[in-house]
Amino acid sequence: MTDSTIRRVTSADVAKLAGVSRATVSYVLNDTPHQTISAATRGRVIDAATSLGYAPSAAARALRTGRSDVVLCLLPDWPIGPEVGTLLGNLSTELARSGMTFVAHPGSQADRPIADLWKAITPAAVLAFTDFSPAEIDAMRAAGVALVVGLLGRSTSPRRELEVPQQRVGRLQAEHLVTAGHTRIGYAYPDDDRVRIFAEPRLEGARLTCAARDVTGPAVRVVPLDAEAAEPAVRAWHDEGVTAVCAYNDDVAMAVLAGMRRLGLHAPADLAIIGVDDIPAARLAVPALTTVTTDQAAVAAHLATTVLAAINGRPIPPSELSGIVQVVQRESA
Amino acid sequence: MTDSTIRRVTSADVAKLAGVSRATVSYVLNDTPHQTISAATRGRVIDAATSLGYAPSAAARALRTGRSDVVLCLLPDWPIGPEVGTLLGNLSTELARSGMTFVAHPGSQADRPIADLWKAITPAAVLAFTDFSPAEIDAMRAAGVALVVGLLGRSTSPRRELEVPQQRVGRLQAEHLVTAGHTRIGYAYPDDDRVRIFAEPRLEGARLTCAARDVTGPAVRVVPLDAEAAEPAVRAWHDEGVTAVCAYNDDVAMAVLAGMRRLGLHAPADLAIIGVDDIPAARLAVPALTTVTTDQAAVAAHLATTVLAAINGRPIPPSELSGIVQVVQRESA
DNA sequence: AGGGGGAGCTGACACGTGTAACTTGCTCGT
DNA sequence: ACGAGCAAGTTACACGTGTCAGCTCCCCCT
Repeated sequence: MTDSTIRRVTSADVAKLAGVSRATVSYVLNDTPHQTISAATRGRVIDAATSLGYAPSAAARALRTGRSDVVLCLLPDWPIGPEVGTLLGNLSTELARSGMTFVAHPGSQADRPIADLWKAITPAAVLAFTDFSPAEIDAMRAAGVALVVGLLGRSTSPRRELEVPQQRVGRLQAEHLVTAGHTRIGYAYPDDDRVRIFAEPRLEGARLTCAARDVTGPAVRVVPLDAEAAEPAVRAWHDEGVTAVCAYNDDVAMAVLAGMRRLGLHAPADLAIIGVDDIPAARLAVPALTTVTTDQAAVAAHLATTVLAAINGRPIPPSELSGIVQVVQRESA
Repeated sequence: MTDSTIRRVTSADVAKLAGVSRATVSYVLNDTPHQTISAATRGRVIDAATSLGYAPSAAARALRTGRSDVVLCLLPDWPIGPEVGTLLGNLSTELARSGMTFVAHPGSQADRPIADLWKAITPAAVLAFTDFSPAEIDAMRAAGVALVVGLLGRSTSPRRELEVPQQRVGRLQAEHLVTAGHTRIGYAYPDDDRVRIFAEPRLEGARLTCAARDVTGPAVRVVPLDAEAAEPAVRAWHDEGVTAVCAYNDDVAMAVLAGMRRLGLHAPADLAIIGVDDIPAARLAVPALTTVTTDQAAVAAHLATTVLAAINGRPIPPSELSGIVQVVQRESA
């Protein structure tokens, strides 16, 4: 028995095996510029490293550099859907291409103060869906976080990179309905308070378009995800002459459809309805649901360049929004 | 201008302000056992730490301890739905209660070798939905990862903690249909290869129950998420006398419903159908979809205790499965 | 009276890495 | 012939923390 406890392979081990100094190993493996290493030595080091299965210690590297290559995303405390899921996936891929590592922390700032989080990881940047207090931002800056991006919310200090796209979603919904000739618009608001940060900018977008196109509305009503509970809202819209409704998302839109069915109403004849997200169920619904999709890959690419620019001290590029959000026309509107 | 570059607050700063040694600061802030610190000193240290806003460097701590308190979860490369989302959220909360920090890395092992991942973070444990190769596991162990848990997959070396629950899902679906009197069962398999790791154990569960209850089936057919494309599968089942179908999940189940509608068939009279997940659209469908839910909180609790036990060197407790998976009966079966 | 021992604290080292500063040959221009 | 200059490395320090060993009192027991 040589050694009961397994030991980490360090760069010193690699150095010893390759017959060079530890510094040389570091220079070789990091491709440090302005350092001249002979091809022979370089080869020996690389061979030694691979044969030992050497992986540098993230902790030591982060300690020395003062900066890790981790980008942390704080998720909101409601269960994320496939859309946010793909966004995160794309963002991860995009950042990986530049050597960054993307991780997400799910939910519940409540039960764990987020302070502990950038204490536990030392991220190069932090993205968050929710608001940050100025004090929190200062604390994170002091801890060495290069960039803090708020995606949505009330505060202005961190840029709200997702605010405008979300507004565009609402505008596009309303545009579509108004262009189809509707003059009284409704808005189906979600029953879950936790998604307010998404719902508010979308509603605001619809509101702006209604004002700009000079139609009445939007008449906002909360629509629970239940056929029976959705019925009163649908009846109220119908009674007050609303002929088309923007829904917060496809689930809410399908609740509106379910409520209509109970009342014997048909879409789009009696009431047109447009959702958001294009979930699989949307195209399977009766009638097939007209909806709005977001090009998550493009959004991810923009967020990635924003993060990378901030980390490298370059100016943050302006958002390129055209074409990111699009209507998928089916039958319901 | 005192200092252009902001400096980290270290424990040395706290020590200086409190008028004690750095070791004392460490002892106080970590509540180190078998160390006696006077109440007065303890107070001074804590005051100094809070007034300076001291947050220990995760990197340095991880370097020294050789172990971070981060639990890393490698997500599969398909967009995760709300169910997995809640599972992750619950797991995060559960682990946070014990001082662990949970983070998830979305998708695409392809574009980034996972090696880089536990190189970038130094997790105490790694959970993964996908398979690990033995070589990868060895490498991670060598890098100081205490526990490697494979949730699903073919390999046997890491425990597949989610395998059995997923099988139970399939069994429960089939049980429900058989108990309702059906004797020819079909299985609606997803069109997306990426979800195979979930689909296989569910199908296996259905298969086991069919064998045990001595009914013919399951007759497996791939059902795309499109009404027209789903039609042939439905017709084939109907022609061969299948009267009930287990679907991989609610989306696939709704595709089956859509296919039936095109053929003028009605559920459950002509063909009973049962889904999985209880997504919001399930209760809004016509007919309302019977489905199977998983108690994600219970699963998360079990995973959390498993992880904590392994980290602390305690034996891993057996899975407590009873009641974790349940049928939600509606109209479609 | 004397020393054993515990309370309360400090000094010093190790963790593994990146990198600035320094050394040693060797070539090459004049 | 002789230093300038460059290729090819090495030595040494710093990053911030946890913790072991040790140090100084002072109390208390016999």
